[in-house]
Amino acid sequence: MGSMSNVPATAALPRRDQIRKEAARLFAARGFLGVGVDEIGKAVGISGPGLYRHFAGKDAMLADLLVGISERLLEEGRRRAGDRTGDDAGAQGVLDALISGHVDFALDDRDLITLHDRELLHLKEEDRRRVRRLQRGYLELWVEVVRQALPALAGPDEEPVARAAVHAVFGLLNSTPHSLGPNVAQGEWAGLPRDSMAALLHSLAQGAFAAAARSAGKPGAA
Amino acid sequence: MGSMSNVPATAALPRRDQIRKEAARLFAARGFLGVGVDEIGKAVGISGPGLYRHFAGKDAMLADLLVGISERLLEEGRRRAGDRTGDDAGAQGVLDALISGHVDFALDDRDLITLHDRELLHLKEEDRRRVRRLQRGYLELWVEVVRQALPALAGPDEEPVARAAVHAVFGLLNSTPHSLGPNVAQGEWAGLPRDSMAALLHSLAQGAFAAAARSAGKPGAA
DNA sequence: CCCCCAAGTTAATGAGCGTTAACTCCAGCA
DNA sequence: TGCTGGAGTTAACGCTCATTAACTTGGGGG
Repeated sequence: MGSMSNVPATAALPRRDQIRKEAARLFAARGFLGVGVDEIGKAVGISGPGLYRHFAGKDAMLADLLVGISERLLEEGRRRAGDRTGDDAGAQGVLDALISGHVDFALDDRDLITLHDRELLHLKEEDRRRVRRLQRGYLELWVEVVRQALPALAGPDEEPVARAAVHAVFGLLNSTPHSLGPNVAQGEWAGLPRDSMAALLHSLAQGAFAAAARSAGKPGAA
Repeated sequence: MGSMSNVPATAALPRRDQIRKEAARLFAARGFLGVGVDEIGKAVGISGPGLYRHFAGKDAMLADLLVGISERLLEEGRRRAGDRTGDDAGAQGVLDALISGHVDFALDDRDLITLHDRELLHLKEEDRRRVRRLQRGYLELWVEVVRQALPALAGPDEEPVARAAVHAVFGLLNSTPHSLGPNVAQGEWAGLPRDSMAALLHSLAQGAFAAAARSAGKPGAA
C-alpha cells in the first residue's frame, strides 16, 4: 500500500476524495455530459487521463457520487428513525428528525443533492438500479414515518397520497440549493443566515405534510 | 408563404410544433447533450440535418422551448393576478389562482417544466439572460401576491423569507412531474387521478405558505 | 543500493456529433 | 409549360472527447 498516515495538510484530502469533490462541483455546475475529464483533472492539479489511476472511468465517478449520497441519506435516515420507532407520540418527533437530517444534507451537500436527482439517467443500467433501490428505500422510510405521524394519512386509500406528498416535499427541500445557488458569502443563503434557512425549510415541509393530512379524503378539485 | 389552411389532420401539427414536442420529450428524457439531432429528426419522420430548415440549430431548439414556457408561465400568471389586484380580501384568492395555474402547467406540460429548470445552463449567454429575466418576473409576481395574501410576510425583513418560500414551493410543484414520471395510464398519476393530484399539490403549496407565515419572525433553529 | 510500483505524463486512437455543402424533388403559379 | 423555392436527402468536414498505450519518475522496503 501507499503511505499510511501523516497527510501533509496542504492536501488534506486523499486524491480520491479530492476528485470526488471537484467532480461533484463541476457536474453540478455544467452537467455530467458538459464536463470533460481534462477539466476534472485540471481542477485537482493533475491532467487528463491521470484520473484513470483512481477511477475506472468518467461513468464510475458519477456512479460513486450518486451511490454515495444515496447510501448516506438512507443510512442517516434509518439512524434517525431507528432511535424510537413504533411508539405513537414520538412519531412527529421522528418525522422532525428526518426533516432536519434532509435539510442538513440539502444545505451542506448542495452539489450532491443536485446531482442525485438530475444525473441519474446518465448511469449505466446496473448502477442506476442500485441508486434507485436506495432512493426507494429512503422514500419508503419517510412514507412509513409520515403515516405514523399523521393518522389521516394512515389508511390504505391514503397511501398514494402520502407517497406523493413525500415526493413533493423532497422536491421542496432539494430545490433550494439548486435555485438559490451561487451566493457564497459566509453562511448567507439568499439573504438569510443558514440556520434561518434551515428553520424555514423545516417549517415549509411540516406545513406541507399537515396540509396533506388536512385535505386527505376530500374529493374537491381546485 | 406555404399552404395557408387545411392541415391534413394526419399531421395535425405544423412541422415546427411537431419538432418542438418531440425535442422536449427527448431532452426531458435524456438531457440536452444526450440527444443527437439525428434522433430528433427520426422522431418527427425526417432525418438529421433536415431540421435546419426549421431551426437555426440545436441550441435554437432548446432556446425556443425554454423561452416559450417561461413566457407562457409569466403571461398566464399575470393574467390570473391581474383579474383583481390591490384589494385585500381577494389576495388569498389570487394566490390560489396562481397555484392552480402552475399546477396545471406542471401536470400538463411535464416535459417543459422539467427542462425549464434543468437545462438552463446549456443556453448561450444571451438566451439564458432572456429566460432568467422572465423567470425572475414570474417569481416577483408570486412574491408580491404571497406578501399581500399573508400579512406576516409583508414586512421588509420578511422579504427574503417570502422569496425563499416561493422558490421552495416552485420546487415542490415542479418536482412531481419529474419524480412521478413515466406512468402513462390514462389520467393516473402514481395511483391518483389527475384532479386528486392537482388538489393535493394545491394543498401542499398552501400549507407550505401558511407555515412560512406562521414561523416568520421566530429565531429558533431546528 | 537497487528495484518496483504507485502515480503521472504526453501522444494516439477512434467514435460521436453538430453543422455545412451539394444535390433532388415536387407543388403551385404565371 | 416551365420555373421557382420550400423541404429533404446523403456525404463530408471538423471538432470534441473518453479511453488506451507507451513512457517517465520518485520514494520506500528488501
